[in-house]
Amino acid sequence: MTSRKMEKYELILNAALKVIAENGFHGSQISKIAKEAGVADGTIYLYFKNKEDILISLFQERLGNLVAMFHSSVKETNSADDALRKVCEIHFTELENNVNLAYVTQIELRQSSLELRKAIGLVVKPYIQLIEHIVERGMSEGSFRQNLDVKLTRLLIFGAMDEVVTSWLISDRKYSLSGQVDKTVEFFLKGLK
Amino acid sequence: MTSRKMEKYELILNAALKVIAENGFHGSQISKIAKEAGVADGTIYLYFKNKEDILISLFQERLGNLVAMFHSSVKETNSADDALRKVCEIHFTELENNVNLAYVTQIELRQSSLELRKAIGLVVKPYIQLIEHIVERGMSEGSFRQNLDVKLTRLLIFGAMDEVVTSWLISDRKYSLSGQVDKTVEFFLKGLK
Amino acid sequence: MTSRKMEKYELILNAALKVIAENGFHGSQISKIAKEAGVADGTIYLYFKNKEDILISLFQERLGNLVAMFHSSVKETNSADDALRKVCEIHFTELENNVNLAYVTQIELRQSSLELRKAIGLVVKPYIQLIEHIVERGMSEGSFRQNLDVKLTRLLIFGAMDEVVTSWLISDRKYSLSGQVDKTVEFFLKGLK
Amino acid sequence: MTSRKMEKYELILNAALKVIAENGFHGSQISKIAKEAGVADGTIYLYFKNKEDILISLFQERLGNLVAMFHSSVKETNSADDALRKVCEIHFTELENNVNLAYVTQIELRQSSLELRKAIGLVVKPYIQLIEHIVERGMSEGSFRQNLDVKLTRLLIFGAMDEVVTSWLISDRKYSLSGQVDKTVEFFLKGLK
DNA sequence: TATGAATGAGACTTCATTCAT
DNA sequence: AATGAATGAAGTCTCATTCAT
Repeated sequence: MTSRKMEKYELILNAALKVIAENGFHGSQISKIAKEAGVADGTIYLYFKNKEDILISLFQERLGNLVAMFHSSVKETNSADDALRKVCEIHFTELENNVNLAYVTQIELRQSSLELRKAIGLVVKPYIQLIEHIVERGMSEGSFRQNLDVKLTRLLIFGAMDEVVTSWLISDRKYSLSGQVDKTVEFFLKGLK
Repeated sequence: MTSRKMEKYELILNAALKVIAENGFHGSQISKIAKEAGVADGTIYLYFKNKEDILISLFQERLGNLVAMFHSSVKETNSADDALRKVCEIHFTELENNVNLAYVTQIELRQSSLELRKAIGLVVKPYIQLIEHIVERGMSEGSFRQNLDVKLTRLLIFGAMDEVVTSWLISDRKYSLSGQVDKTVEFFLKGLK
Repeated sequence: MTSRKMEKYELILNAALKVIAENGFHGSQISKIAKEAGVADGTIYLYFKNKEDILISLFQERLGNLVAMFHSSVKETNSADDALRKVCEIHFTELENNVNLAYVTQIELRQSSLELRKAIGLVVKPYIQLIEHIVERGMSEGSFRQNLDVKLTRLLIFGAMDEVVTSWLISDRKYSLSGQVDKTVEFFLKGLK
Repeated sequence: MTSRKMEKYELILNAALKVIAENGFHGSQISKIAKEAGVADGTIYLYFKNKEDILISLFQERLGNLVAMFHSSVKETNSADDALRKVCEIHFTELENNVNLAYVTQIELRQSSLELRKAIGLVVKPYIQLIEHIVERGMSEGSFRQNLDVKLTRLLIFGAMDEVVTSWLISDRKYSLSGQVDKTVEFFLKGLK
């Protein structure tokens, strides 16, 4: 894609994020996204195959960035404990700082078609694998229990964090999400040892 | 409601469960549910206000039963440890034995309108509160840490279990869900102590 | 019909009049009329062929009475002038005293099917013919112009009165309808002479 | 609206007029109107908010024109007598020349929802006011009686003409409507003097 | 005579996508 | 590359009427 193409591509994704956050998944028609982006309806289809493609791309672009951030941050940690804390910290902090993104990914995009949710799964998978690697790292470092089931444990950790974020959003963010990191990580680490 | 009325009411709910499990949320038209139930389309509306009402009722009836089962089982336990184990056991076992219900509640009904998801929230809330009570019980019994944040902890536990079920479904149930109880509870109990 | 049959027949017609007056033509379902009458939906069909038949019967019974009243009153008049005044007086007074009937016949039943409106026409026709006879009587008595077109004139007179009633209803009956008799008749009589 | 937009707007209104005249109000589905107009069903909704909006627009466009015609014609008259004659002449002649319009407005659209009838009232009101002004003009010119009730009189005149048109339509237009002008106006003028 | 649960046809409207300009 | 007018499929719900009891 040329730089010019990229610009409009990003323009549309930003518009989609805003429109979905403001109107909900079912209230977000292509025409609304086009209007917000300042382009014609038809133009959308020069950059995206169909509506679903916009949503998948939104997920991939925005959460893909997040996953990359997770990876580079984890690399700089000295222990599995630190790594897990770092992951939880980024997870909560980033979503707290990007409420629209949090809202769209946690609440709105979950009410989409099987197709889309499969694509979402592909984006989330590397993140879950990252958590898995941390668990393995902890086990090989000797800081985590040796009898952990890594496949199960990664789900417990991811599911727990995911629910905390969703609950925070539904509660209208009356409290600090990043303020939950310490207690969450403490629960995980004790569970892992 | 008379017994006769109840019969047809249940008939329709059962049909809805089957149809949604087989066709997905978006592929489940009223006409399909009516056909499966062996009644006319209009008959549905003698028992349910609208389509959404069927789904809400499905959730309330079926998961409401589950929550009742949780409550009575928890009462018979001797410790918070036992109670938590019991909850996880029922959660995993019941959904493993009711795959259609699991599939519909974990996967299909989540892609529904805000209205429906609010109603779902009302059904899930008592369950989350039950978990909260167990955490409090453990703290007052002295078997759990005193520095637990009960509101956060209940989310961590519920979210973790919820994710395990969803993941099991998406993996096409290649392994035993109830087989995850011991390791899951071990993770929780260590985290709680 | 037996007397017992008549009772329920009248019961249903009264209920229909009330329900239509309160809920409008489109808001008056058979079930509502049945409820108001205190009978089962199906019972309605023992006394009336279908919904339209209720409305037609309502018109025939209630306005038929009115037309009979017109006839007997007109017989007792001494001149065409008196007869016309009597007709207008009854027309306005009776509808003023039966607002529900006025409302249903002037406003609600006009938004019905062609079939029903034809039946209504049959009920109204004798009334229009009565007016026609009065015009003829006036011409033969020598009190009305000899160049009157009786077919046209009867329409002018009926249409004018009909509009006054409808307008009075739409204005929420802020003024007296019977108070319009004198001025209305004066307009007619001058027009006829 | 651009000229191109106007074209299709008119196209749909014309189609609606024809379809309603041929099939009656209740037999006029959107799909039928779209087919007659040679557009897709959905296209209708680019030009009209909903089905009712088509009917209201039909009334406003077509009868609005008529009212404008009344106004400009009345301005050119020399006396209230002439003005009233002109109004009746246009009323009868125009509807005689636009049978579809007459049929739809006199017969079909009267069986519509309260909403629509309110909108119709708004279109008819200026016409009734025009008649009122003529009555006032005649009184101030000294050619009409001084004891006329203008509010009542305008209704008598409008109602009378309205009934003549409706009756003419129901009689299957076996006679000339415009042929009734002279006798109708004579009746009015005598009644007014 | 009476009931009322069950029936099932029927239509408006939305909105993702296309394509002529 | 961009437009935006046009498309047309698809599904929920109502309610007059029936009929087994």
